[in-house]
Amino acid sequence: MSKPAPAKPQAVSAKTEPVLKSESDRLFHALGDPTRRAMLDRLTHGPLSVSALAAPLGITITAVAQHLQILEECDLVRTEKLGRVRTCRIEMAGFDTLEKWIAAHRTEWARRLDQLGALLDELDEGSE
Amino acid sequence: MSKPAPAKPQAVSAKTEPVLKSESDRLFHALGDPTRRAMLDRLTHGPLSVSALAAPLGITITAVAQHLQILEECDLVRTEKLGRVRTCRIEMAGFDTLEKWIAAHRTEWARRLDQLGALLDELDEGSE
DNA sequence: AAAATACTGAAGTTTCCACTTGACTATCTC
DNA sequence: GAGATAGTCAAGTGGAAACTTCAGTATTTT
Repeated sequence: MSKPAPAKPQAVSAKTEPVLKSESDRLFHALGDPTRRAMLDRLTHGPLSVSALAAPLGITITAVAQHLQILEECDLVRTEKLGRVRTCRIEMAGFDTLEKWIAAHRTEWARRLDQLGALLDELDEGSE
Repeated sequence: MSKPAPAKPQAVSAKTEPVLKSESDRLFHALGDPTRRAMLDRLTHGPLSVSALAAPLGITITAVAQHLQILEECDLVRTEKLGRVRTCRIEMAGFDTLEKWIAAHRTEWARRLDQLGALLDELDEGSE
């Protein structure tokens, strides 16, 4: 039935080439980190400077700045530097993107699963 | 879904290690990997054995089995071993959890942002 | 019974990511 | 201008995660 395709370790190095990440890759990765989610959560209470954001997190300001870059790259946060202070505020755009991704996939997957379910039901009729 | 034919289901050897991460941590982490999302996508077309799942991915069967364990732990996939074949199928439960997380946070964040906006408006009126 | 199939488990390698340190720039306060 | 404040940059560390190899265990086939 199933083709005995040998799952031999084909040493095709798929990692050596420049891997350009998709938008969903970046989004899921960004939201996968608890620290970043905590940052987002605090920002919903109002804009904060980088150091104010860092204060309760127990990590260095540099680490927070790095997190911020990631959050900015997928439009979850917007920042703006005035004088020596960078002000960070939440941005719902990235969040909307995520919701759209999920809605789209959920629909498509549900459709496929329905088709599959119908097919299986037909087969079950005679076998049980 | 359809009823599983109870012939000789073997127990899934899932390590019952202390769960340190939150459910959303695991969910976002699981979905953050492109390989795992590809696996999920293929499973929407129907159940597959581990080796069938591995075939087009260009990685070893062992790696796929490891991914499967992660997907199982957040209820995105359910597997069942009959004889020597482990059959994997998608499970919408984890997906629903994710949607709920997003909906809840979206609402709460929007509420806070509204409050913030109102507060700023008040301050504007008082300081004319 | 022997060989092939379909995993499973343990242990090693490699690669990535969060986080740090320390030096540096820009800006505000005195 | 001197010194403090807010953030930035470059490089490095440690540990987790992805993936591998290889040896072992059931199960099915011949």
